[in-house]
Amino acid sequence: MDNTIIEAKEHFIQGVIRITHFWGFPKAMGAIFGAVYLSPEPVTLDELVKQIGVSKGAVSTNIRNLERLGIVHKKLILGDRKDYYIAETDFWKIVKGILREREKNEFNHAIMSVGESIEILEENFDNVEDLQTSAFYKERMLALKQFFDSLDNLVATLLAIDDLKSNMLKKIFLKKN
Amino acid sequence: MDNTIIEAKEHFIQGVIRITHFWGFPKAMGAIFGAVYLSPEPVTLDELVKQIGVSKGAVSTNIRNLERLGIVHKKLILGDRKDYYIAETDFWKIVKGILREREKNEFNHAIMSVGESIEILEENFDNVEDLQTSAFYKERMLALKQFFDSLDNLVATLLAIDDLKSNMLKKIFLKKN
DNA sequence: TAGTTTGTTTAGTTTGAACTAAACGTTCAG
DNA sequence: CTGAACGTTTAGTTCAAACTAAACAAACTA
Repeated sequence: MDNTIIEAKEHFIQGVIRITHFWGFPKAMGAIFGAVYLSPEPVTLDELVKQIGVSKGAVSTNIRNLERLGIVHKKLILGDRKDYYIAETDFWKIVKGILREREKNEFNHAIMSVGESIEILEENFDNVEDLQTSAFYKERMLALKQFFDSLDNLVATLLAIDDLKSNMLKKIFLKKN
Repeated sequence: MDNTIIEAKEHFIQGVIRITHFWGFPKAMGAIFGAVYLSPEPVTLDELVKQIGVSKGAVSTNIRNLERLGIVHKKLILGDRKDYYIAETDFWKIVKGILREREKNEFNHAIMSVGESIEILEENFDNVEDLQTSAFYKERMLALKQFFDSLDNLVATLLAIDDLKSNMLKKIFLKKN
């Protein structure tokens, strides 16, 4: 391959690695996505191992996570036991996928956790000596809970709008997205 | 203090720690914010050391970052050499602060990085042998750049709207936010 | 059936961020 | 000026997450 093309590719992938790392994802994950994204043809696991020089195990686990988030897609070819991967090119969809995942996991936990803290105060309301502090805590906790609920709503709305939009388009154009 | 209040506080702080950690911030940072947020009075550094049991150095560095992001505020009291801290209670403002920070740092770097990759391809356009691959790379890189630009715009708009709103409110109600 | 080719899992290692302990610099009081 | 009370910085340590190497499992081939 041309040196220019190789250089451009590597510089690009370095950039992707940096972003993904910054947002708390493993560096290898970024490298893998970069490589898949810049591949004109579907890529295999071993191809990725060769291209970016990390172990097979690392590619296996990372690409599984990428797929779970909808950032890459598996493409199976008949009569071929290899898994081929292609990149999702709709970045808003990628963002949506990540939001949905985080929503599902940590976000609800956070909301619950705050709710539980409030409950602890409420359940033992009678036994509390320091009423003023108790009231203050409850007020602050409720404020945070309210914020979480708003955020939750916001994200849910964004996801819903997007789904709705894509469903409408499907109906209108009779076309898969 | 009541056991109930202590329990509620600790449960709450555990929740905050988990969220902050999940979003890629140090755990101590979450604990510190939690403690400041649940304090009816401004808190000192040494008070935090005592309350959450991390070293003075850790509290010092973490609270500095919290302040930089606008998540807590320093409050100086006349004739007292201690620094007192209070929590920002407007969570949308907190989000705004974090967005602004990330915007400033990594986000622009990412946009630039992709731009540079495209430039590498364009500058050496004449020397490139594999025109098809070059064109494909350019297309994909441009697509990502476009997405980043949109995102950049979106964030900038959100920040601007919020500033505008708060300025308008200030003018209308002659009240500090 | 044994032997390949593939992806996954596991045990152990590496790495880097976040922490601790302690030295340090300032500022103030006496 | 000396010592105490602060917050900050630094050198070194800890720990969890991510990686490697290699064993493994599954699916096909001959």
